[in-house]
Amino acid sequence: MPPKPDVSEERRGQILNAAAAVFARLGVHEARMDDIVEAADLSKGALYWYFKSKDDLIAAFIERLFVRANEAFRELLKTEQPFQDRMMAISRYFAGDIQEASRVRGVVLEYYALAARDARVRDRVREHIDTYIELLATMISQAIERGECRLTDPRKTAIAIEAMYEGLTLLWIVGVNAANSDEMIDHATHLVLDSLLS
Amino acid sequence: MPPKPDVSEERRGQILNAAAAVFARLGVHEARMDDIVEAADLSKGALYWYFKSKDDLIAAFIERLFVRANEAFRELLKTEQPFQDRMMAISRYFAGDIQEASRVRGVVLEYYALAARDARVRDRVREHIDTYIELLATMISQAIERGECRLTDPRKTAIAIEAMYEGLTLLWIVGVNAANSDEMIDHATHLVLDSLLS
DNA sequence: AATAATCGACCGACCAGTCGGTCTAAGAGA
DNA sequence: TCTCTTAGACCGACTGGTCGGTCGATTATT
Repeated sequence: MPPKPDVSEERRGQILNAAAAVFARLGVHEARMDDIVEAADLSKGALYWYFKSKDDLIAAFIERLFVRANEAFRELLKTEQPFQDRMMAISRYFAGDIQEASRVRGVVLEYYALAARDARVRDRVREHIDTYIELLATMISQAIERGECRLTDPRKTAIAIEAMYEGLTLLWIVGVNAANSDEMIDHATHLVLDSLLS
Repeated sequence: MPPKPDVSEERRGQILNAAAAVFARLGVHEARMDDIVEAADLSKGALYWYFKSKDDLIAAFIERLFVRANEAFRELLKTEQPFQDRMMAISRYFAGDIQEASRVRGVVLEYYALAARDARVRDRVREHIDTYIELLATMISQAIERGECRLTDPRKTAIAIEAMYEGLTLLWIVGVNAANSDEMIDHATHLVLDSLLS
């Protein structure tokens, strides 16, 4: 029991990485299980040993994305700093995120579209996004207490901000010119910040 | 030439309406051409007489959505009124739009996801969204000239606003609680409005 | 020997799109 | 007025390729 290499977590990661590459290239729908098998340098049998269906694989893939992003976001808010600086940090985090995760973003959109129809997927996605929103709302609450932010409904404001960043990502994916530039994202952040600072 | 009933436009509309119903129920991907055929009360041959492929049908369907929404939006901005009132009118337009077009929204998301991968689709989508943005930017420019709005980059601000509404729709689709309520949308609108009013 | 992990040929459900054919109505000619 | 022709509109059984998933065989590990 102790000296078990336990290759299974490594394999799952390997397969998920392969899936990420294939999804980025073809999208979830166009991606064939055989493509992923090939990219993972494994066999179909091995893949189905670790994931019981394509849907299962997709869910695990998205789950990993969300978990990683949430961790990064939480890390970002750990340090003690004034409200305005935090907002700007978030702004820059999103800017980086948008550029880097570029390819994978289409997959997330596909998953959102799926969430529109499938209640189980929807619940899972909502849960993760709500985590973001809660984080933002808490931050705003604190800022209000400290008098750094004018009095406002923290949750509603958090939703509006989250919506703006999600929307910016969406517009960028869809090709709206300059929607992804640093200046654009800073501009958007300042737009709400000007309103919120007391 | 004159006494031709020319049933073809009517048929296309009939098919597109059927597609709207089926897409709303099953999503673009799960929708079978046979489902649409049945909903349209026509035959497969007839459908393929008017649309050369499933992709062609989807494109036509989305095109119609965008054209209609753009018309409604343009209409909305026709009347002469102060900046703040216009923004609130837009706010309410979106609120209504979100509630009403609810079912179809998932389809649009699916199309956005497709745009992430297909350059031709992307160009088409961008064109339509840019129209919204231009409309907003023009409105903001005028407001600045009239001194109703503080000095700011109209296009960037327009993009941020458009992003916020798109994002709000997305969050609602994904099931974030209260993202679709009138108060939420008004709150979001006021968030940027407070910043913009001079 | 037993179990975990891996392999890949194969199955069969599924569905976009085809195709040979029918029906109707509008001209054309007688 | 009555055929005949033509073509646009429409029908629906059928096909051919595709791909998620299976399974019996094989290898590695304990």
